[in-house]
Amino acid sequence: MDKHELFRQFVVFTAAVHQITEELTRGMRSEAVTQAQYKILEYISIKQPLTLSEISSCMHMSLPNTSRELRKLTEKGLCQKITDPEDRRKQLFRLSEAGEEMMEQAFQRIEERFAAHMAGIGDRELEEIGEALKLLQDKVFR
Amino acid sequence: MDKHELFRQFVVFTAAVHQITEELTRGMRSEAVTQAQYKILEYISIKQPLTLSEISSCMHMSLPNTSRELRKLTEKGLCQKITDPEDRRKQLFRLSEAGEEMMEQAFQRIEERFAAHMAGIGDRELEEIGEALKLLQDKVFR
DNA sequence: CTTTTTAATTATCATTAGATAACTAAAAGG
DNA sequence: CCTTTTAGTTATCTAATGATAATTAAAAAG
Repeated sequence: MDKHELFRQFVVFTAAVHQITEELTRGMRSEAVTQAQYKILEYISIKQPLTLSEISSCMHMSLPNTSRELRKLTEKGLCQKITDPEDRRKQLFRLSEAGEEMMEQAFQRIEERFAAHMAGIGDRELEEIGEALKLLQDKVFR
Repeated sequence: MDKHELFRQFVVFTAAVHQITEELTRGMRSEAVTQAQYKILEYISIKQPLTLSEISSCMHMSLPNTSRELRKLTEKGLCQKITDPEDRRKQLFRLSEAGEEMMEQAFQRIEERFAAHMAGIGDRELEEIGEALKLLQDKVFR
């Protein structure tokens, strides 16, 4: 197993990961939000609150465009904007209650699909899968 | 390790995979093609030739839009269209020589980044990584 | 205190991508 | 043959995304 061979395997693997996550998440996004907006919600939901600059830089989206999308999400009642009391230039964003609820529901439905996808996998195998995920996370996808 | 716990781990893992592949491929796409067009080229390059319908269905893109993008790629000299002699309704697409060259270069530069990312990983670990990729590919990302 | 820098907003424009209707041509079915 | 189905094309419209310039307000630096 040289690095070149591993790269080939890596390419096939990542393609498969994209494919499966695409299948698991297809159509999950409510019609109320666009793809880009959903990605932002997903990102915020993991680590809240975040400043506009942080969201912009992590999502690789320009500050003006990020501001626009967050404004739309706030108008839709899915996000809340709070001015940082420490530095009043900074605007912190977090999910609103409606936003939390929406993301939780989406997540739950994705988990159901995941469970269906993993049906018939035994305990021993689940253990092995967990180990493999951990290994790759540590050594490759870090 | 129950299924719920595994799902949480799965979510974190797939997010990391997306992040890393995004970093490895960022800016690789020539300015001559859009994101969607690059995805099509990437897909064709793996399995050629493909009919328009096949590309459309695999990329989850409507037939008219797929036709438009393939026309643009053909106009740019990156693809070739061949009418299937068995069934003259079908249009087969493959990369042109210029297309092959472009994708090969992109791939090579991605591999360089990958090598840099994996620098300092020993042979024993490479072996383990290969095993883990294989396991996950078989049991999860299939 | 004035100047500079940082964080975000607003406005505007161009490009990309998605959706739909109408159409053409070849193949398949009867 | 004639009709229906399949495969793809063309045209058109809308919405989403990306890029840039100009502006505002607060904080930091001098």
